[in-house]
Amino acid sequence: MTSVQADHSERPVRPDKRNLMLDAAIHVFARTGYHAARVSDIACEAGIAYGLVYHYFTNKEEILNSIFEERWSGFLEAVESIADAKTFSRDKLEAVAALVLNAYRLRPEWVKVLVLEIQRSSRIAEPDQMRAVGRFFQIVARMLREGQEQGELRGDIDPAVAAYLFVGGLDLVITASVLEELHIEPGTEEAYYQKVAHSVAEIFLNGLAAERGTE
Amino acid sequence: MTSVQADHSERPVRPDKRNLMLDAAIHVFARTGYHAARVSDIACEAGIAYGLVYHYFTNKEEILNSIFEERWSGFLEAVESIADAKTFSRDKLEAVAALVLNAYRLRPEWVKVLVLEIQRSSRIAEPDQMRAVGRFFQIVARMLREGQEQGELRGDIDPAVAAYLFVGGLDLVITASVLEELHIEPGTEEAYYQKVAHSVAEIFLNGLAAERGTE
Amino acid sequence: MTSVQADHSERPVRPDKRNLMLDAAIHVFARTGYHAARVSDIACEAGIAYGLVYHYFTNKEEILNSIFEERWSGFLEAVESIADAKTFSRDKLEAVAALVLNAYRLRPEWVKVLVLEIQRSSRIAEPDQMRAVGRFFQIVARMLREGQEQGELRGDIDPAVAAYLFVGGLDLVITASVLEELHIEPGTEEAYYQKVAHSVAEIFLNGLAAERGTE
Amino acid sequence: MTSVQADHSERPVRPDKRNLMLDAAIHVFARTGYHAARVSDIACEAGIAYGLVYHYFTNKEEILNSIFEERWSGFLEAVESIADAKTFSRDKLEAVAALVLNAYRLRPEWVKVLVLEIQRSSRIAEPDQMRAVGRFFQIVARMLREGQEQGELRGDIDPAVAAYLFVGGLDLVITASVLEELHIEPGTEEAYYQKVAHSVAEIFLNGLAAERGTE
DNA sequence: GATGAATGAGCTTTCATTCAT
DNA sequence: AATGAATGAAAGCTCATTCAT
Repeated sequence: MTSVQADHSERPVRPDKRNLMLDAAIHVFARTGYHAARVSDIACEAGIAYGLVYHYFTNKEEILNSIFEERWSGFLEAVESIADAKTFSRDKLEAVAALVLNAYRLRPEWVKVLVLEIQRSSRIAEPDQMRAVGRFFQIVARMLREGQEQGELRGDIDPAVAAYLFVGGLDLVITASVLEELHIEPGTEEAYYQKVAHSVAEIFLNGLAAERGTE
Repeated sequence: MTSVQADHSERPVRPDKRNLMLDAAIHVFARTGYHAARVSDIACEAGIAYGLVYHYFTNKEEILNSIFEERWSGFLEAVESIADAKTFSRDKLEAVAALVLNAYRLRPEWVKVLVLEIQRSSRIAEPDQMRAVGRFFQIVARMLREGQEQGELRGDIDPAVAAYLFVGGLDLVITASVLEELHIEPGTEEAYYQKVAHSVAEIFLNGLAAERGTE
Repeated sequence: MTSVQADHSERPVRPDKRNLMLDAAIHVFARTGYHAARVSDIACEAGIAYGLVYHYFTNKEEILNSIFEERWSGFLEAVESIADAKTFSRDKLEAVAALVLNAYRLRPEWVKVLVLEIQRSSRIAEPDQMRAVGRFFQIVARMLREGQEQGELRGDIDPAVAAYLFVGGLDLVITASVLEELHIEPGTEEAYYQKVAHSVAEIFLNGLAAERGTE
Repeated sequence: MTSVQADHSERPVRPDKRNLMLDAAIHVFARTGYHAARVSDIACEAGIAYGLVYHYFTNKEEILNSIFEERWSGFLEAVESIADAKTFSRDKLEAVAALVLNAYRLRPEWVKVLVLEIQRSSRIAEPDQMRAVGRFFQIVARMLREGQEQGELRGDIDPAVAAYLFVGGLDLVITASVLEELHIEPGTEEAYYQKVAHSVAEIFLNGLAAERGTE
């Protein structure tokens, strides 16, 4: 999902300082939130002097933007490749749901920041990361529109609204996980999220209604 | 949507400074976000002296808590009365969706704060307002579970997950509105949100799949 | 030592509000110190609205000044009557020491404020209460000078210096009591202070040297 | 009088900002008192940005504590070496009196703060500086007790009480100087204080009584 | 007299950012 | 590149004092 540049120094492989700081920032933002996070916290987490932060980023805000841009991009590519695949819409929906939920399972910090700081940061500096987040919506919306065009999905629903519903629904399921509102048996996360991904796709495809044939 | 103190209307019953400040805080929080909002901004917006804020609230955080507690409760009651009604689950779902979307249409500032500051504040001071927000989930989850028990909704989906999906989906639709990602023709908001509410209920009930009978 | 004007209202004898507040202020200043004491604390202790304070005093500082002037005066008169008595200097010294120590025993709060706020307040608003405190020194100094003139006390010591030594010594003995550095058996305070008064007079009269005759 | 960091003298060893601030704080506290002193005053006096204060001290109170701890210790050592000397008690008493009075003459600001803020601060954060101030008493008390044991001082006086008297007496003589109640001819301070030190020792040793042999 | 809501200057403290080394 | 001392704007909060009732 992301590229960690191996650097070429003499001692043990060491991701370059910039990425070190980005990862540190993710941890800190995830722990305390963007606003409460101090630049010195990030530097401390990264094990560097905090003055050095300003060699790599012009200010604190740019750190957040960089997280969105650089960490989000790998994820977006994965979503796009799902959307472009030659499979049924239902499989695509389930795959995207699974991708999102697994991303959380594997990199909870990243997703915490992405999820919990999205709206907030969208006010801080919309253009940059909203472009990134917005692209996720757009991909999903396009995926749904294509499903409609191919006759797999009903055409009487605005794909934009459906996309927001889908993404928002996933978002809140993850938020609930982040906030530990959903009580998941430790060790069973993978199976749990797979089942949830299936449920999500199922709901979005076939709905909650009990008997669809006769309704 | 909500109870609101029967105020400002009949007589110039002093709209009681506390509520004045709460409303001012809602505006300011909606405009700049909780963290970026200065106490002086709130005082200024309310047209009162800065120090007076601290006669009514012990600190800035308590203002946010009070907003959640006092403005959220009327909404919750409305949701509960929908959940308790003797109608079909699909009507309830549509009614809740319409309630939420209309709340936004009528009191966008309130909902902005509720929506945009929920996760953030959930980290600031969980117990109080998460209790309020959490109750919304619980009502919806209960509503869905009862739908399952009555055979109206399929029983193979975890109602908690479905509730998060539903609430989260609505949340993001509103967020999109708030952030003006959905471009709504001015003057047509009411009709638009009604249609969206219908779409939401439709998706959650019958899904996006094109031909359900033959699937 | 002080005048409590009985007022003429219909209900139970009630010291007039002014004295009520002065006493309340003494308690609060003794407990928290002048600077840390809030006007509202004093009002609260007196059981009145804090706005009322400003009907009786122009500001917080005047409260302190009034305490010094009004509570200190009775004490000064007592000191003066000792100084003017037709007894030996040594008896006068012991009597003053006993007066001071007993004042503390009987009205520790008053003395706490007088003692602990003297220097501090002397910087706040010298003229008023330094006049009062200064008068104490002056009386003692005069008393010592008269002792010298009558040949009871040695003439080679500056009476002003001796007066400061005497008053300062008493001051610190009381301070030590206030701060509970001297551990006095409860119930024995009266006897203890009497003994201390005697010691003080003894030291000032005859000194600490073991054998004076042969020195 | 005191150790003081061997500073400012030989080379321009950077007088280390911390001590710069401590000295500035002493001046400001001496001028306006601890409570009235603003952190910005201290920073201004030290010629630094006030934010820097918080790099070296966690808050204003810690500055005062540090003054007591770091500036007081040299003085205490000097007192202790006097107490431990193999001389007569009367010489020790006079030496301590001279030390205290000279300390004031040479470093009036230090002593002003020590003297004028002692009681006040003892309520702010007792443990730390009271330990320091208390040690002064204890040394004097021990000195007097040893004098009693060696038969140089009379044994019928509680050494603790005598120590308080002695220290308190000196304290007030200095306070009087600080407050300029004793009018000392400029240029004659050294002689003056030497004479006062002698008087103090004389009073404490032999008392004020005129004819001791026949009394 | 009596109340306490209202005012706002002023304080301590924080922390993003700069800069000399 | 790297450090962390230095800066100072800005914020939250306190509380003496005023004032309408």
